[in-house]
Amino acid sequence: MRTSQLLIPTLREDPGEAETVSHRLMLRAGMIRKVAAGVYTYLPVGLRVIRKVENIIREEMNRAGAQELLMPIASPAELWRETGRWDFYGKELFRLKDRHERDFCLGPTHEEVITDLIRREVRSYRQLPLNCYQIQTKFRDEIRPRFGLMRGREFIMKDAYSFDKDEEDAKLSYQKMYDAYTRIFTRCGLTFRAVEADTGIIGGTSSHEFMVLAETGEETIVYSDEGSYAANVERAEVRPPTDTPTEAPQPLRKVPTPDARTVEEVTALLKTTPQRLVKTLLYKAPHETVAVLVRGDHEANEVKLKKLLGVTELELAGPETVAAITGAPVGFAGPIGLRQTRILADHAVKAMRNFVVGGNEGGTHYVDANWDRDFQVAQFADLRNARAGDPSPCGGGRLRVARGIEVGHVFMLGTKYSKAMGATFLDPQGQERLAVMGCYGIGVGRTGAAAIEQHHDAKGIIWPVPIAPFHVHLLPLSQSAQVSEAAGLLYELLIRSGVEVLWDDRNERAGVKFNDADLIGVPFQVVIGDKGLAQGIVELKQRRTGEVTRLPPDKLLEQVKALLLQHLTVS
RNA sequence: CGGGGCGUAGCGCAGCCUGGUAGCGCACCUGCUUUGGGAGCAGGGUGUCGGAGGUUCAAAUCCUCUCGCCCCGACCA
Repeated sequence: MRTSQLLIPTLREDPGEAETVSHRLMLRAGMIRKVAAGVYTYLPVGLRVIRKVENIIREEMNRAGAQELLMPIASPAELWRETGRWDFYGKELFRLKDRHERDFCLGPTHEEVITDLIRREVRSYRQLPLNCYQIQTKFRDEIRPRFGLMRGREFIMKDAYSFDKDEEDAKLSYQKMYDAYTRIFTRCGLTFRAVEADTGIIGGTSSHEFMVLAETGEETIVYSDEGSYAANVERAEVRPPTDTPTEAPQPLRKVPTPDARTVEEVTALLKTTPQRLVKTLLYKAPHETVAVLVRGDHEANEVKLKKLLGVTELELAGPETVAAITGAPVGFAGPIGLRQTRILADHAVKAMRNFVVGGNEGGTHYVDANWDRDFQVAQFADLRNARAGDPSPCGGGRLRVARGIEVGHVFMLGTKYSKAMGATFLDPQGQERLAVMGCYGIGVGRTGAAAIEQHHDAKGIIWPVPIAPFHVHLLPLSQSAQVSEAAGLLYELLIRSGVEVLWDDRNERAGVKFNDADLIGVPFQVVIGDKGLAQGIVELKQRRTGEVTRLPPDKLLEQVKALLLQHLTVS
């Protein structure tokens, strides 16, 4: 395609709105433009990348035996009420009413819609297993959309849903998807890792997230430095400490700690360490407020707490609640003397003796506090985030921490949706059984953005060949007859062989073309200049390495085909 | 939802404090020259200063409300 006829509005300067590399480069390369917060238009170059990713996904899903269909964006509230998610999904669900005041939503995911279809159409075990997928625009009214395509309110997602006759078959379906995902992200040129994950609002029994490793990732993952264990920190299990306290209990003392609210302030004032302090966090769940005790240097894990409490909504108590329950301002809450509040404690607290806690009185803490003697803990549990250096739950090695971008998530759903919606079939004995489900998502735009996070330099994007918007960027450096003619001939030759070529036929200076080409990041640049032509050569430059091959025009096609073969071959 | 910030030409920004002619760079249009890493000269301003209301002789500037966007926080005890 010719640059002069394409809408590729590249930006010379960094747009003010963009912070992360991928967001900035997508805007600068003229791939996307914002329409509203978290809502974008895909311009031709951006769309080509989206389509490349989609096609890789499509090929691998089909290869894995899944079949494509397309569900509507809008769906009626009734379906969502059947599973309870109309209320459960909360503010993230985009809701609307039709002219008859009937409730609808814009699909954030499609378990309800697909399950409704399957319960109507599948009656016999002979029709299973079944795996249907779609590539469709999704809507989630995110608290805080950000980073361009990374976290949008409208985004393109591939979602697949498997239906099996039993758990055993469901596991096979799950494994097929897991393997397909591995192939997909490998083909997209990404460095990634599958990690154990929390199932969140989707629910189900277990799940894995596919994380692209990147500093800018919004997720924190931990992995064993020896074993194969890897998990999202939301889920990563922390083993209870094996050591038991040996210190002799000291008498409890109340000490004044004016203006010392934070762990840092209190430990500094009392000349102790965070390891000898216990934080008391008050959390508001729908029907109760609980106190959660964690060691001063640990972080509470709200996902684990939600699971323990069996709730989906949880928030840290505000100053009013803290004052009402503890009788003290924020910063002085403690477990001693707390009434009518269930006290939960992280395992680490069990191994502590003679620690510091808040005094439930402004400007006061207790020192040499001990559980059981000074206050009762209703339950000890794993309630903190794993962190670097913790022993790996798999038994071998210690944990390390990395940041990741969640590009895919596979779930074993079990019968959560089939049960709620009555998706049943008859087994060979004529018994009615619930379909066992799985669901599998990939963020298409996010995958493209993640690729940029991993593949760029100071000048711009460096596309992995399989998802590059074009294979070759043809750069004639002058408007001379020889150069124009050579460019035209090469263009025809290449596209006739199926090579995807972006031909910069603009009357721009060489520098402008080079800079735009580096910015857009097409993997192979073909430079045609008067000087080169005089010597009978054109240049083939690799965007990634900067390596330049000078060769006669009639050898170019062969060379390009060899390079493409090398980069596009599917193992 | 809380805190902070921003909204002035297509983009990036200055002007606002201390009210009085709306500016700079890039981009864009015309002409000439130029053409291997974001050209030079000459000419051209393309703007409801996010919106509404108010104060004032006079508002981009001060006040009130409102909308939009960005960042941080929601790990704090």
